[in-house]
Amino acid sequence: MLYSNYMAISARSNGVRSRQAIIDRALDMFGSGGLQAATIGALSDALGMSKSGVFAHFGSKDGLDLAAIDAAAERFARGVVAPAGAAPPGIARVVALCEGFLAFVTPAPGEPARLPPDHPAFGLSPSLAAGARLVAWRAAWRDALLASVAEAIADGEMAASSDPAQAVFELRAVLDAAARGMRDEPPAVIVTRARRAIDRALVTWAAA
Amino acid sequence: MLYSNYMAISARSNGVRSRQAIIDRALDMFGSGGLQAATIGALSDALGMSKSGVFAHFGSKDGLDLAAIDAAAERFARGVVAPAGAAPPGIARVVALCEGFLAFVTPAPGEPARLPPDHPAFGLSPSLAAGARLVAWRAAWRDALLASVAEAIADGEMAASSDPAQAVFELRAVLDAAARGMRDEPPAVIVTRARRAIDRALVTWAAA
DNA sequence: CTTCTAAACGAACGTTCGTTTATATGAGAA
DNA sequence: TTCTCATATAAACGAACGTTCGTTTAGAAG
Repeated sequence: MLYSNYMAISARSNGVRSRQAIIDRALDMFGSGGLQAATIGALSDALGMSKSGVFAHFGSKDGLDLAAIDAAAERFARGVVAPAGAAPPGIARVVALCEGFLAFVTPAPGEPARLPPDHPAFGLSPSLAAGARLVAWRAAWRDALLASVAEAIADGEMAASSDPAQAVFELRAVLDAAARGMRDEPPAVIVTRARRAIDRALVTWAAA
Repeated sequence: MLYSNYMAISARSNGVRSRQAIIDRALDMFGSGGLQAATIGALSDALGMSKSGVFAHFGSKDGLDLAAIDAAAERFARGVVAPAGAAPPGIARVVALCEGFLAFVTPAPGEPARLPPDHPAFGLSPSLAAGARLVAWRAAWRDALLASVAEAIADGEMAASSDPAQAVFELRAVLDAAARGMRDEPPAVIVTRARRAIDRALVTWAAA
């Protein structure tokens, strides 16, 4: 009851709501400090609740990390991969995935940055379980890109001589560099650079 | 992770030798677990000496981190940047820098991987001092690439319309992706992909 | 042999982490 | 009302961290 006037979580609020609030806050902390920064004590302080209260929702720090990573992956799937599925197969869908990625990692004014699969905050996760989730997430993202490139080749929009794996390697290189560069340079500059790099690559691979 | 093939520190060995052995081992641990993994206790265990013995060489954990980062930066400068200076200015030097980088991050059989400036192990450093060193290291590396590209443009080997900053962005994107990809795929595959990406980029930028 | 000194040791310190236990509170069902 | 379960709390725990301190060791210098 100590902080009752300022509590983000009311004393007897809905449990699932508290859980979501904790996960959201944890993801914010991941962004600036990595997995290890989102400490249970720091989270409880930020949310105005007790350590054990936060802890009880997940049973372990590993559980919290997994829940947060899963939440990030679901946001990414919902905000990037799924919308791109509405674009017509071919280069348009490849571009939609890339543009979705760039929009996703561009921090909205006032809001903290959202985390893509290869964000350095996930650098080398101390937990085996968390590491496995990250590997799965990255694989899903790579496969989504790979499928879109394969479609573009099958449709004849990209040269049949193109190596899909090579294309995905280069696209991911640019996108990850963009996500990383957001810290050092204005997002608009980074997005422009990434777009130019992707355009140049796509032109090179375009069917004759 | 086995570190047993390293020499233990004998009770009365030379002091500077011990210091170097500690730094080497710390860099190995950085590679698989980040800065936080190279704990003083873990280092002392791995080296068969006491925590305080390790500690005394650096005065603080921060001092150890700084010494290790500086050692990594110096290896990088000696193994990548300096040799490229022997290549003739122009595209040859750009290529030399990229090839040097790829060789540097390719793990030699039996030996642990060496760390480039943007290695995820340096993800988000907890210490302010260590973070500053990393920023400086990354800036030095970017500037070396930038200077080589500017030379290539000045020499007329790259199109005058090329944007050096854009070129450096793309080169670093590929090189960092290669360094990161070494964990998941055979180094030979990654190096081939990186070379193809760089070649394609250089051809695009070549003067007409 | 004695003296000095760098190097490493070993035992503690305070802090913070994740975790456990036992307890209180409130909302809804009976 | 009373019972019950989900929710949150306070207090403590062991382990690991970086750090400090006094002591011991082994070679160098005299």
